[in-house]
Amino acid sequence: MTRADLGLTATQAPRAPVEVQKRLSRVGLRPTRQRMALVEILFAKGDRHVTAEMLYEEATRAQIRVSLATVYNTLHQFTNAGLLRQIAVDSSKTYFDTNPSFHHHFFIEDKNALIDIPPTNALVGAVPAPPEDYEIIRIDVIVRLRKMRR
Amino acid sequence: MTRADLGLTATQAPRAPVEVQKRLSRVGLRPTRQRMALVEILFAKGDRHVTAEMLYEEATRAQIRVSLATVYNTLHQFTNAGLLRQIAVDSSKTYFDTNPSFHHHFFIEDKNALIDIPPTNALVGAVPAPPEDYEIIRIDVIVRLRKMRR
DNA sequence: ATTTGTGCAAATCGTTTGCATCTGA
DNA sequence: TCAGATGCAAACGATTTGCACAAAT
Repeated sequence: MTRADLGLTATQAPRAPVEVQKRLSRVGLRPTRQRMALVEILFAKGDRHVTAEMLYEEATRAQIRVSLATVYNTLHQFTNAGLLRQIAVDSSKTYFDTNPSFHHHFFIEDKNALIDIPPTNALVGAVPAPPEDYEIIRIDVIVRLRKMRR
Repeated sequence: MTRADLGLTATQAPRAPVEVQKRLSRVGLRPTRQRMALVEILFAKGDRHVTAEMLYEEATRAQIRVSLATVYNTLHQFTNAGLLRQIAVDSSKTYFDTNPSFHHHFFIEDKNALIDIPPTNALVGAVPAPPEDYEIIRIDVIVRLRKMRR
């Protein structure tokens, strides 16, 4: 299941509610009130990097009645459906990227902020051969940053 | 504070207890019974990737009386001293690498195992310019692997 | 003697789970 | 109707913390 299957390109947000509804059904997820609302929030304003807590608070602020447990469920379902990508920056919070296509990240340590690195920057060079009988699922690159002290 | 400051090269294990003792003092850590023992375990058999729990169990098995809290403390102190490097693979356990020099990792997802990628493999190509006023602390690369289904 | 480290248990925090209730097809 | 989704609270697991006691300088 890929994002393309949903008829979405990397930076394209779903349009009318009816469209969102169809797309959710297509990946086998019922277009419930909560899921529709979360899709709107996640994909309305371009690429984002959110935690469950962030999304939950944003939904709540937007008058959407949804539980934190459902936010967690939904984030994982969307990830499995290829709509989101999970990013491991440290061992505390888990971040979800609304752009699941191949690209890497800057991580600003003192602000806990993730920034996309444009895929034009050919960061990854020669990929080493994996051990026998193993195949590469994904390559994660995180460039950790610190504010320059001058 | 670097590993070199301690008189250790990447793959060199500390030798006699007296040596270990001096090295700990040099980085401002008192050579206590627990810390000495943990140094022995960590650096005795080449490069390793351990979690706090793993190190705690190994120490316990080796008849070393140490608490889990002290293992956590020690791992962080050693990391700050440049003896270890922290690796973020997912949002559950934190791994510590006994080789803090520049290199990357394979991560076998279904076994939760980390493997060093030899630094000879020039994985990282062009590094993108960080945003204004930020400098690069470190670049983490994790190549995620799955057992090949044939 | 003073500072620093250790151990234990309790506290924290992100995340998951069990289960009763609700909702969409 | 009824499988699937949601919400709540409890459970969980890794990590941290507070504090009394012990050990190192």
